[in-house]
Amino acid sequence: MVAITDVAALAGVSTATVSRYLSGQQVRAAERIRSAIAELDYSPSRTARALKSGVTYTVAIVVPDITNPFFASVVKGIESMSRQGPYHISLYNTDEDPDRERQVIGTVVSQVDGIILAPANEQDQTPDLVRRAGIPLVFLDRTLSQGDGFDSVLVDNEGGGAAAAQHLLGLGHQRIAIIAGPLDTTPGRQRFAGFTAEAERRGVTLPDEYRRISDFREAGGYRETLALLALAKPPTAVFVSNNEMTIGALKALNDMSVSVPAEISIIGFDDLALAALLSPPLTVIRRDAAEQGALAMRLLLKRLSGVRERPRSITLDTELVVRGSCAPPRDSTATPSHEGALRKKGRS
Amino acid sequence: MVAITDVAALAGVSTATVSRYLSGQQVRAAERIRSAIAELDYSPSRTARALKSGVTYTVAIVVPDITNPFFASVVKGIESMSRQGPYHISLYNTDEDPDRERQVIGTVVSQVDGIILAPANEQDQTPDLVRRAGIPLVFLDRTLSQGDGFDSVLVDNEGGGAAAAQHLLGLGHQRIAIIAGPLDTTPGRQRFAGFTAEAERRGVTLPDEYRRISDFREAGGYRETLALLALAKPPTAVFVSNNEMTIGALKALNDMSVSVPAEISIIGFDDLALAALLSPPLTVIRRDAAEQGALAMRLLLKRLSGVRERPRSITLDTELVVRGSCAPPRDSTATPSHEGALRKKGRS
DNA sequence: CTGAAAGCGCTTACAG
DNA sequence: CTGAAAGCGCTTACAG
Repeated sequence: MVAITDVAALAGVSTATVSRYLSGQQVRAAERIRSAIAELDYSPSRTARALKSGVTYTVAIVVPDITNPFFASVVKGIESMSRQGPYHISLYNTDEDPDRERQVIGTVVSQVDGIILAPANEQDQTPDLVRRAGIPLVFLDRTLSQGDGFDSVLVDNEGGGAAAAQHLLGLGHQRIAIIAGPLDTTPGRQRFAGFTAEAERRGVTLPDEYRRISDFREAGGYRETLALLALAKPPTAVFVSNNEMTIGALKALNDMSVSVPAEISIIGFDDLALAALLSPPLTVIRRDAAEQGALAMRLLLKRLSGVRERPRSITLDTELVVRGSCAPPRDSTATPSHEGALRKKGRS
Repeated sequence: MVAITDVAALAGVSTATVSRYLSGQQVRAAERIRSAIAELDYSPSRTARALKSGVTYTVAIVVPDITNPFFASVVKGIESMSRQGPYHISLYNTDEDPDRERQVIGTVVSQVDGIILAPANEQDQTPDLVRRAGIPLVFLDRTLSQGDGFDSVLVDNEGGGAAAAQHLLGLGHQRIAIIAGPLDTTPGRQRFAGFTAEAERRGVTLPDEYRRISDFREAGGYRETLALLALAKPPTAVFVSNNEMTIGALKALNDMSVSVPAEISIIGFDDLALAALLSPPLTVIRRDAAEQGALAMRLLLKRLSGVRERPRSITLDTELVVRGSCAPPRDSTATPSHEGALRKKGRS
């Protein structure tokens, strides 16, 4: 390994001067140093720098589930933005487990310059650890009840939930249900709130059995959909509040031979690669995951560059993508608004 | 930050003794050191260790596209296996770009203990860099022409390609096409070879216009499918050799209102979350991505623990998952084998 | 602008 | 088994 002493020797200066050159200061022997570095193919040791100055040039990304396409896209966005700076990315997958998360944050907090975190739930005590360590943290997609003092990049979950409710109510549905994520997560809570509040505003109160609180996982979506179908009065439409649960819900409907949208309408949160190819194509609330990741990284880079402004919270918009999985309820006597007519039937 | 000197002082021993205790050696003051560590909540600085002994406890994962669900699952498998050891994961996304890959490997090679790499193509010169650095590397899913001397975890691509050909030929298809990945990647080359060789063996030679070499991306699959459909004599069945291209192919068939499997049969490589919910459900060649990642990490951990055996290459099996997207050709006069009858129609 | 020197937190021969 | 000491590759006051 070639070290700074080698460069200094070749250039005929002290290591201090080489170090200064490296940090962009004016030095007399700049040209000699430059060529020495080139000749030796020298690159400074990140480790030594880290030990001396506490800067590790590493950023930790902590997500609940990397196989969820949303988080995969988020990570891609973060990774591509990270090339703007000298930072490397350490990836941690918590499997939605708060214990694992605490453990990760605990070990990572002294070994990275910053953290991007999508916490497993809102009760986590991680901010204390991070605050004590004095490094910047950006919340991604999810915050904590005590998350004040940190940047965050969220999504207008309430707006998305409300848009889903509006769409279904606009088609004439009265018996609308929600399969929500855990209410102790930001998106679980907010999508639930947005959906039910909008329904309420339009005079529809969801009965308790139409409010299914699940776990953001495929199996949960499957289970809750079966439960809804087993009701004496099943809903005529359902909003499933994340992609994994939507897959489970679709499988349940498929297994029970319930036809969509004739017997039940379904709208998901987060788009899926094949959503447009399903029969019928799946109507969803969409947002830009890669952009969300890139923005989080940008906020973090700004903090890392030393900016000391007050914490910022960015909220991205959602978008209703009307495809074919929602239609007026079969036994509807109400006149559906025009909105529901925007359907495109898919085949493959 | 609490350092080893603090622990030594509190325990009344030298830092050398604490260091020995930490590395599992017998020391007299073990109990005093243990409680000092507990009281101070001490954890050794990875950075200082790295500088002193060259061990970084970091492993680099370099993949072409983290948003490809295959690689997302691979990374999950690696991550969960990494908890077996003290290693952290640095993630790099190359976007299938050999230049970016070379750059990543170049900077990473002196800063990590080992590398898991899925190279962008087989001509890469990265092994030289890595060999010079003397750190272990495990090829994942893809190797290099000059990849000798390194461990690898691959998949029986030829077997998978052959199984696809067998399935289609067994149904009575003669006009079978392939949309392959780049022939300078391991899976691109091997799936192509396995498919065409098996067809050949059964007396079917693919004409040039049925051999479409593409790029493993959705747009490529879309484009090549359109090209196949535009032929004077389009194929009656097509094998699409990765998941992203399969999505593109399905979109093209959908857009052109070509009905599957009546007008054309399609079989993909790699399963998709919604594959079983399509109409018809998609027949695919499947393999276990998370397992592949976990195995790669296990091989790497073994090398990192100092094992010096000769390089190992593990090849995982593939599995034909028959769903509903393949059927005998419409104008077939041949008697299809029983194989093609295993169909299950899906709805949603 | 420059160099000598100290020091970041560890590990490891070396001598006892 | 143990401690004093050197050193990993840098950065940064300090003095010139």
